[in-house]
Amino acid sequence: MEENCNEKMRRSDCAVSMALDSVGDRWSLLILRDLMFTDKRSYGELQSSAEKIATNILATRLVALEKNQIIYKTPDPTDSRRSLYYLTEKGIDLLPVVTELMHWMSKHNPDASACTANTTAYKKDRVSLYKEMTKQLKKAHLQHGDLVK
Amino acid sequence: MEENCNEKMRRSDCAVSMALDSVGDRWSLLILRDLMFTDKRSYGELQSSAEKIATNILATRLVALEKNQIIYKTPDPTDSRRSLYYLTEKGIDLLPVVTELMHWMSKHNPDASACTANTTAYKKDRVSLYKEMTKQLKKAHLQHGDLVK
DNA sequence: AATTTTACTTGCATATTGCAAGACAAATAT
DNA sequence: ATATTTGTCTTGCAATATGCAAGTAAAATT
Repeated sequence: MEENCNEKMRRSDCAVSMALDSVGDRWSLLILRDLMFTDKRSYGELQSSAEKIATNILATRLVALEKNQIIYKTPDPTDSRRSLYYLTEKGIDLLPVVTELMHWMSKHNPDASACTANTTAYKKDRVSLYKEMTKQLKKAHLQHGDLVK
Repeated sequence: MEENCNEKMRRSDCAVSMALDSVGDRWSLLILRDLMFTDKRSYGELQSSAEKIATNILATRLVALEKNQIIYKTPDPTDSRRSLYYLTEKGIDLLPVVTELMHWMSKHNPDASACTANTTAYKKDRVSLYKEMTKQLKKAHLQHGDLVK
């Protein structure tokens, strides 16, 4: 009904601030982490992650991420109850942000579990790592033709 | 009084999740942005940024960031009412995260205003840019001897 | 036809954020 | 010396966001 109150106000024109308006909440980057580093694609799979996101929050975050064109959704061809969520190119471009967060925590807290496979490559040449992983993500996520540019 | 309820629960051991437990709120990374890219160091200066952070939120975020050893505070030697906030090495290490957020938004929304000086250097060789900026930040922030290791 | 699975929605409790005002010590002005 | 201003926060309360439990509805499975 009240369809016009959903506009989230932009706090400033600063790029960092605007980025955080899109993904600077408690959950969005965790959803993106799963789409980047696991093969979880459906609602139920995303809900099953270790952090136990509440179902209503997952729903609202997915809508917001889709609205911001960071992810898109398509019906699962093998089960029409399901939707599958994929990263757009814009979403894939957040890979360095998620990766830098991971390595920051990994460096400063030994308890943190990170993708150890990446750690070596990251330390050696992170830009090459990003390029390679981006290539892989594009294979996995951008196969839906005209849905994404 | 109730001093023991302040523990924020860790949602999981995932490095990304733990990083977001520290800086994944609506404001922390904006405060860090100011400490990284401007010479704002006092409470009042940080409050004066474009996003107009509420004074109580600024206070609680500064306490949390200090507790997590991302920033530290010292009394201003020229005005004993003032405290000055500085980045620790751990805080400086978040530079790539903030920078990647900035360039991501900058790439995907032309309205976003970014440090244009950095954009060129970033595109050319971001790792060198990080190294150089880290060096500069250490000059500006780690001059307080034994306060930080 | 009945049951189960999947993707949500709804209602309500709790936590976080936002806004305005106030407190208090130190600096400055008179 | 006294009064005013400045700077760093606190406090109270409203608005929003999150967390939890239960419920709905359609498609798949039995």
